[in-house]
Amino acid sequence: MGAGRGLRDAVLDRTSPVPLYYQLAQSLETAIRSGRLSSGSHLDNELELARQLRISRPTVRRAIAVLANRGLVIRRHGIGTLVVPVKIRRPVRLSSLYDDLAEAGQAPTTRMLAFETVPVPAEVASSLQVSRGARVLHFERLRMASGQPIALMRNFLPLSLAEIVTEGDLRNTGLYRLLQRGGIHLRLASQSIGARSAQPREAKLLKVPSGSPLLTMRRISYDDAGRSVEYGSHVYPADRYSFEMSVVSDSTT
Amino acid sequence: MGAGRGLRDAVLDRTSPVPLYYQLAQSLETAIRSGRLSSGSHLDNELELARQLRISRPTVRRAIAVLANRGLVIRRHGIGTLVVPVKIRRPVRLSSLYDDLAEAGQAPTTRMLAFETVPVPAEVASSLQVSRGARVLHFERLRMASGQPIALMRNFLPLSLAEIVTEGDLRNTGLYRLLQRGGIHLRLASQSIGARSAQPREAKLLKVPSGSPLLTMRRISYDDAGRSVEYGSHVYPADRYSFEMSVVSDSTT
DNA sequence: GAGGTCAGGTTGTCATTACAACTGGTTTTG
DNA sequence: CAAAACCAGTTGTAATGACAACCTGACCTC
Repeated sequence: MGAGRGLRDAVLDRTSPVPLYYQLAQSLETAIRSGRLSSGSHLDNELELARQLRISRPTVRRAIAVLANRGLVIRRHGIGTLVVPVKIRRPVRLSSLYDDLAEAGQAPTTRMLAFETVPVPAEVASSLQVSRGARVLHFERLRMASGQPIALMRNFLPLSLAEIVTEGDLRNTGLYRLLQRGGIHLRLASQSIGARSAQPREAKLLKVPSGSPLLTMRRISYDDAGRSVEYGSHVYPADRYSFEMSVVSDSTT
Repeated sequence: MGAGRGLRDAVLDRTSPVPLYYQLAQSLETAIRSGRLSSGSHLDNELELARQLRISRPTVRRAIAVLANRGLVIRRHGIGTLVVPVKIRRPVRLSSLYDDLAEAGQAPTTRMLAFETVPVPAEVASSLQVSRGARVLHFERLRMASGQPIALMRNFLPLSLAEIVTEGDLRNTGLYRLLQRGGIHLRLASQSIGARSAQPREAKLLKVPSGSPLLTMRRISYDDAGRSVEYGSHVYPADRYSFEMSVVSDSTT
């Protein structure tokens, strides 16, 4: 069955600097999320899509590959491309908690607990690729949403970023947005998620009983050029926070 | 600088059923992991690689795209492709704990606590896409590694898989391997990672103090065809377990 | 010396073409 | 009637060609 009707409207703009394959991927994604392409239905086949949109099949394939990598569709050799059923769809994005909350309409606020330069702690030095004894930027923030504390975040950054990341800016926006504005393009992060009991200070700040379970995340972020940009060690009250992610097995293309 | 010397040996086998781009991706990956391609160095440029290996540039690009998606290399427009520094490299694979442990030489063992069919619990029904009131396969396992309990795993599966997943098999191998052997190809999972305190029964089984922090994971897995295959609800002692993952920002290609 | 300009090299995008491999249903065959 | 063979439809792999966009470093100008 042809499920691609709503797409002929999705005109592709050949003059736009946005690549055609990406324009198509986005219009397919909105079609899926809006329900115009219903769960489990077939996409039109690749040749048909190419014909309809007057683009080549490789371009169509590349657009579909983007969706497949995000887990929105599943390709089946000899069968076709299917829209993934129900409403999974939760990427572990390389994004900031601040933006995620703002997007969800939660009006996040930030309380600065520390902002200083310190000698780099041992376990941070190797991660940040700075020499031992060097000084780094350190700050600690308490993130609130809807009046409730939701995260206690400690970060270490190379001193070279001190111009981009200032105390005032951090009060009003997320770290990742600041970095982006400063021309730092994050590309990769490695993170570790664990749990432990709240220490007294953490418990008090997060307004949970001492000893109650916390989610912990340690993250090291790298930019375009492979430089390490940030070391973060964050804790979240377990009853107010969890990590959602979808995992796709290698589909390559 | 040309860092692709070790690759001319990496002969590509055109008669193999393994795609050329994938053969190349793998030989590049081993070259990187073995250190033959050192951190931060440039890969030979795409045209050069294509010439050396007698394949087309799109095929080279596709191979590099695989590595970029895994976060092993970073492409920079106008610059080249760089090998990612240091030793991050930890995918959240769609794999089983059993295999991961076995791979790490931990000799995992499994203790079956339950294996039965039960009426499907409400919150499982919607996830597994079975009608309410239907019966499903349910089992609970305690996974040990090096003599210590490391995970308490509760799973629900559609009854149709009862032939593939038997009690005896589960004692000796992981669920995912069983499914694969049964012709089920997992493609996608959505999971949620959180934390909470250990209940008395959990604490006893996992040999931790009651009330101590546990990592929790809830996972729903889907196969090729988009059918939901498994609902899993697992808990891990926080001091013996954590999730490692690397996150790559959309690099599309 | 500081700044702008330009050229060369690199990855990014896209079209076109061809064939291989897989799936599911239909037809043929035993 | 059942099993095998075939066929149409679909995605997978690969080559070739062309041009655009981008970055760096060298050169030139002021």
